[in-house]
Amino acid sequence: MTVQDAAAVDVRAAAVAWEELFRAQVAIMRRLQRDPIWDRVSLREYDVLFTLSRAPGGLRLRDLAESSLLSQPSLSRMVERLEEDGWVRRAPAPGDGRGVLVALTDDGAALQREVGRRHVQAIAHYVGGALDAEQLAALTRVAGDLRAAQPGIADLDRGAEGDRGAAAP
Amino acid sequence: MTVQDAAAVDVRAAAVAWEELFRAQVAIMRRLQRDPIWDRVSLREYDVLFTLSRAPGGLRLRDLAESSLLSQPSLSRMVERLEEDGWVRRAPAPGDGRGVLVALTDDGAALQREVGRRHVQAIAHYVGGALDAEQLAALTRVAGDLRAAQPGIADLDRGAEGDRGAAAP
DNA sequence: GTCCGTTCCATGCGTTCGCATCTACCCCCA
DNA sequence: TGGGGGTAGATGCGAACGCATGGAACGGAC
Repeated sequence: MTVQDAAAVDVRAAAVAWEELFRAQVAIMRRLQRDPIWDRVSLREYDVLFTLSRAPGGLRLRDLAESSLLSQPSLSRMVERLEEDGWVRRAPAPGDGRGVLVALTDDGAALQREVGRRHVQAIAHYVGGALDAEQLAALTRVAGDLRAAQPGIADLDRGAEGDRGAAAP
Repeated sequence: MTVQDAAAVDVRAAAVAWEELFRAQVAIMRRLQRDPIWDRVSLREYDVLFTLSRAPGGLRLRDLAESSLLSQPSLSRMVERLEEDGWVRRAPAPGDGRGVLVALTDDGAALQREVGRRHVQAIAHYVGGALDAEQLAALTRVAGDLRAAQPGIADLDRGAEGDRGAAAP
């Protein structure tokens, strides 16, 4: 086997792995979407509420955007809608006149818990029902490794071709 | 450990695994989106072209919808746009006056190959660069199992609470 | 042949998205 | 202290989405 062949195998293996990961995610997501629990907030909105539920003091809009699936403008408008619906509260960020601090209201926290509980049940149904404990652990591990190996979003703009794993100076 | 505790652990393990899978997929997808190759077709459009590239005789719109990320109306309009751009051809389905058969044009097939080649390189970079061969194989296997265990989309509407794994009568 | 329920795709409509851009504010250095 | 580059979030705008629905074609019952 030549060096080129070996590289081609690696490329192919990565592409196949990604396609499986992608399709599995789509398949599960479609089923989760069918759940009738998304009448008050959409799944994407829930994802924001969930992230906020882990940050008791609230989060800067900018930090929220980083862990969100949305672009910054879309998130800005989604937070606006969530505030109108009473799930979220916006306040000026302490110490930074530009910033906005977003936090759950009591209603928002209650909604997140209620929806979250049912959502987890659905996940257990579709994911837990398909994989045993060992497979779940393997999936958790490898997906975690995959995500951990990605460069920070800030590093993306200045060259994705740089060395991965190179320690910061 | 009680039976309830064991069940709770399972639910939690499934939820954690799903979250890792989901976040890894989002992280990778965001990076793939940054690739400058999406100026002629979007990633979602490419996904449709890719599916068509594996079906030499073309596909019914309904079959395309099943493997797509989009709703049927959205796919219908996307195919309309792809046809306007010359990547795809629509024809009446033989033997079914309601159906539409979608197939790649020569230009569409060429575009799919060209974009696909570059896309695979990006995947190799972000996925292959993060996981070794063994991890890639593990990911492929478990993601494949996860997807294979999902009920067909047609089965979804008549009760997701039914027994999993029950053989069809 | 006719009827009736189902399937397939297209279309009207309101919502949400991303891109580009704008304003306000922060920070640093001369 | 005042200017200039950089960052945080909001907004105008066109594109694309999903839901609900419409019209045509299929297929089995009678």
